[in-house]
Amino acid sequence: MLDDLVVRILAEDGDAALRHVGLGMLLATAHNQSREGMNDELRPLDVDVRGLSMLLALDLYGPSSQRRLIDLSGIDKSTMVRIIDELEDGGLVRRERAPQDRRAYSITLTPEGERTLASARRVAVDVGERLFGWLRPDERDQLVGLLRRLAEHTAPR
Amino acid sequence: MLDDLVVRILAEDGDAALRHVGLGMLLATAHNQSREGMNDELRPLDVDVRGLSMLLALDLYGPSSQRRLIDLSGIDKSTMVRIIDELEDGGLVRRERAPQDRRAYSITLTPEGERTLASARRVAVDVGERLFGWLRPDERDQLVGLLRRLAEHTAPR
DNA sequence: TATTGTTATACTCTATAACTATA
DNA sequence: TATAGTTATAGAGTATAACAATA
Repeated sequence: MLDDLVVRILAEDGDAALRHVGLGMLLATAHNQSREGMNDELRPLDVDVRGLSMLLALDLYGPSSQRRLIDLSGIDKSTMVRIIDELEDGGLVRRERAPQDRRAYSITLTPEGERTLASARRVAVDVGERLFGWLRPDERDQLVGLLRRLAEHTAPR
Repeated sequence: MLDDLVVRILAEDGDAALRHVGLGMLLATAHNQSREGMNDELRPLDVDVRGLSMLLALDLYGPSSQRRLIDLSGIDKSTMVRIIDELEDGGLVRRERAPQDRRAYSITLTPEGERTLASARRVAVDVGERLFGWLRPDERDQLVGLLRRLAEHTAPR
């Protein structure tokens, strides 16, 4: 159930300030709850959504330096160090020195990383069905389209 | 611009795991960027979106105990202490002991709190126009409707 | 000089648990 | 004994800046 305050704020549809604040509150609730729902189910696999997104990036783009993962994802470089540390500690990726540039690593999925990725994908399907599966396909496309444009329009100037 | 990784993930429309992860990434980006955009402009007024939401609650519901603000907003009680501390430090609210229950406060907007609320509402209108004003009214209604249902469906079980 | 990655540090947001004062 | 509020603490998540190794 939505909290009384946001319902009350959304009810004042004639007030532009409240419309904007209400939309922000809905974004916050939808985001926080869906991230928590996903992380809760991923926890037994010892990954979170950020770790999963890096496993996916390595699967989609192949072995990559941290610099490349940063460019692909927009994640801050010190945050990236910690994400890769956690994945390495869990045995899911290896840091190998890149032969052509000894400053850089080549981050590669280990066999266990591949297996964990496969499990995490199944978890993402199941949790995603619960979180988003009630949306009709056309509603989902609408939502993705609106959020995509929102993400572009809210980008820092 | 959206990062390459989320674009790539969203492009794999046939893959259920990637569809769900991609939607989560869009929610995160839209939420984080819009909150930052709003907080950046509210900063000169010495409030953030959470403080503003409490000023709005006090305006909409009248003087209230912290307990009531917690029930209205779903915010944790130790977090509420700090939000009210900040507002009180800024002279925007006063803690008065509730006459009928001396454990509780009656949090009231000060005249300066009313003035700051009026300014913050104007800021919210301006920033909201930039963040959300490009949405057609029917698209905005669609988005609010979808996010509302999303917030209900993603609520912790 | 510039770039890759690391570390130290700090700031935001949130939550838990132990505490006080009243009821 | 239960409730309103406080404090200490900790945990995510993120960002900044100084640094080492390499280009």
